[in-house]
Amino acid sequence: MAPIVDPLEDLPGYALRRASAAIMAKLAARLTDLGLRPSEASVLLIIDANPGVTQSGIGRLLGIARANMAPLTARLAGRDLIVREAAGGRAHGLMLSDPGRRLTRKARRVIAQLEAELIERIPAGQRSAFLRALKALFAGW
Amino acid sequence: MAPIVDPLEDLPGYALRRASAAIMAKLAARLTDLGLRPSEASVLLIIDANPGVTQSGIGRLLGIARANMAPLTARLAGRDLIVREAAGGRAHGLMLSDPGRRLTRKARRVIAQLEAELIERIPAGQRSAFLRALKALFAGW
DNA sequence: GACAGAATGTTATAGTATATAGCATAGCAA
DNA sequence: TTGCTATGCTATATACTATAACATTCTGTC
Repeated sequence: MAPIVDPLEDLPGYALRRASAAIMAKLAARLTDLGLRPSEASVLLIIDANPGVTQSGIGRLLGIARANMAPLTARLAGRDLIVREAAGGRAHGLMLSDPGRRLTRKARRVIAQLEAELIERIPAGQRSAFLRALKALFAGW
Repeated sequence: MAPIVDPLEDLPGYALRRASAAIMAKLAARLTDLGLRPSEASVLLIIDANPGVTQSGIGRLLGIARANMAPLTARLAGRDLIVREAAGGRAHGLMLSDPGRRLTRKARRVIAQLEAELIERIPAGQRSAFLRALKALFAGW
């Protein structure tokens, strides 16, 4: 029978989508062992690097809407991974608890391992250009 | 106040996710004018290039599970964009109807326009390497 | 000080994509 | 004939995202 023709094969936008889906599926699978979703892990990393940051601030950085940050941080707080302290206005300053710090360390290792496997697939001479190109694609849109 | 530090900034996997999300949001917004979702548009393009292809064949090509192809093709058939013909076994050979062909042409133009805007953001000398790198990231996982 | 506007957090709801499990049907091979 | 495989379909669950609406608190201006 005739092989199937793929008209999307050479579209960078489509390749971008497939590549992202593949990486995210792998990340989600590995984070499941820690009881974390990808979005939760990224929030933990942001809080670790910015103690006292507010939900809205995290949302702006990660491109997550305020409305979606609420249940996310509620889950993390419910598991005692983060603590909230009043920070002026209605804002809560978010900080990691001790168990939160330990889990964040593990999550960071999982992420670093996956990123390393990803980078291995890009020729060494093209890695910085590749990252620059990706950043250019979501900056300003 | 101290600027927020972004520990994810230089991770290609994270940049990949953000870039993909940005492009997909833009694509979804433009396809809404045609009453199509991204996945529906890609299915129409596959059928157009492979008349008589089965649902399962499309799913394998696009990475969509059989179970999710069923409601997708049902919607397209319900709008009389595709017709199904018996093709041995339980398989349906899918073909575009005349209105389906017209809509597919429009969808192709929308996609081509977006891809062109995307490519503009990549330096000309890096475009083929960029596409190759993306393909390497989802091949074999 | 009073008031309008902006920012924050929250709830509720919906839409899109994806995954798994299970089932029925049809073809194929031993 | 029997068993295996492929296909199509349904149901269900999970992530992520999007919008709308609301209350609360701060800020800037008069």
